[in-house]
Amino acid sequence: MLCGHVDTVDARKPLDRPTIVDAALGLLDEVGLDSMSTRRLAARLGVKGPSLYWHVKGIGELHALMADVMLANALPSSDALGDWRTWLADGARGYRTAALSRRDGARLLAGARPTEARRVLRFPANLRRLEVAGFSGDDARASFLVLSRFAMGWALAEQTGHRPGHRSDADFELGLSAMLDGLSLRRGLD
Amino acid sequence: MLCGHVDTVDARKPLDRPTIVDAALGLLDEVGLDSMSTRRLAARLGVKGPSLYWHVKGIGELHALMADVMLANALPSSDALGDWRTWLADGARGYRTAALSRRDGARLLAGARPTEARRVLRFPANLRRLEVAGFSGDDARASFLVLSRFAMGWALAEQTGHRPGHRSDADFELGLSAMLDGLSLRRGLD
DNA sequence: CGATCTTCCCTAGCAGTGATAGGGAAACTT
DNA sequence: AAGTTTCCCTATCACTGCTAGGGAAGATCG
Repeated sequence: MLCGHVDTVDARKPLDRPTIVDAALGLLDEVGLDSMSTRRLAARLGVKGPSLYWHVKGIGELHALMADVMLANALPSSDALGDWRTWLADGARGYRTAALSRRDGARLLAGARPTEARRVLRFPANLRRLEVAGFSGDDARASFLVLSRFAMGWALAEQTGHRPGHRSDADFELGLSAMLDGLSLRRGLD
Repeated sequence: MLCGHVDTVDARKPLDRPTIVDAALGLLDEVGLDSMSTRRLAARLGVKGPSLYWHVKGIGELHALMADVMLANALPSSDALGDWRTWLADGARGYRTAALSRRDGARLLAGARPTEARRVLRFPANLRRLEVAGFSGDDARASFLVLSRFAMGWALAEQTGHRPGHRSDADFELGLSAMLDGLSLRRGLD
């Protein structure tokens, strides 16, 4: 009876995907994308490596889930207030800030294979919002691609390049407004 | 004397960096970036893995050298003919076609750390070319960044996404001309 | 109750990665 | 002839994503 207490069974709940993805994003910020391995992530969850494969198909799916979480709520909904210009601009800003919100986030977003949830073009309401503003269907679709890819390319260079980049925000906004100026010239064309 | 001939000694020249980089680009096209390992590259060069490390510091430097070769001659020189618009547009097209010229080329260009040879902004002639066209110094610098990052982001999404992408060329050109239209509005501002 | 079935984590191991240490043969230099 | 530099080798390390297969809990059912 020297050891009267029972070993407090850890009574740990089983893992689920949300907590895994959450821990993965925390680990990403700590060690960076290249050093984020399944084993390290498992260790942070108090678990042994291969257990993750019960919850997640592989590291590709994990990256996709992380990208989904990063992008969630970063993009304005198709019925947000404001004119088409600020709506598109907020979308581009959302992409950029989502990418910059985590260490190596841009590389993650660029590399993760797109989930259905992330294919903005699937939602016709988005296109229609631009069409009622005077864009042709092709121009509307292209405008989405142009802005999102500009934002991603910007964030990626910003985060990859090791230079401090003094005027990054201002330069991004300059490019963004230039882009929108150019697009607004096309309303009604084609 | 049955075998009268000497074993033709292979008399192989020692490797050098250009042939290594060349073989690496060929291997990249064959197996893709994720499957391009130092050992595979060495095997293709008739050599055993660690020998590459005598010529190249590591896989990071190798990637940087590959990126340099891909970008060489892809960008117009600062004294090319034509007005600033087509000159900037050709620069952006050069980035894109350079990235698309190899399998996973966009990911490579995006990930490889920039060499001194690749820092276009280092060449004041490039900036001056835009300044004589009416851009302020800040606008000229930002225009470079905007266009190059747009092109890289475009190529990356184009090459990463698995969708065929019907109108990719047309959409890129649309974004490019919109961008340039918007930039041309800024000439003389600031 | 007991038997089965599902859930969830484990150990062991595979094939492959980038990278280093140190050896050795050839070739050039003195 | 002796020494030095060049260039590739073997052996190995720590690590990666991932799979096979085992086993202990808990839920479910007869």
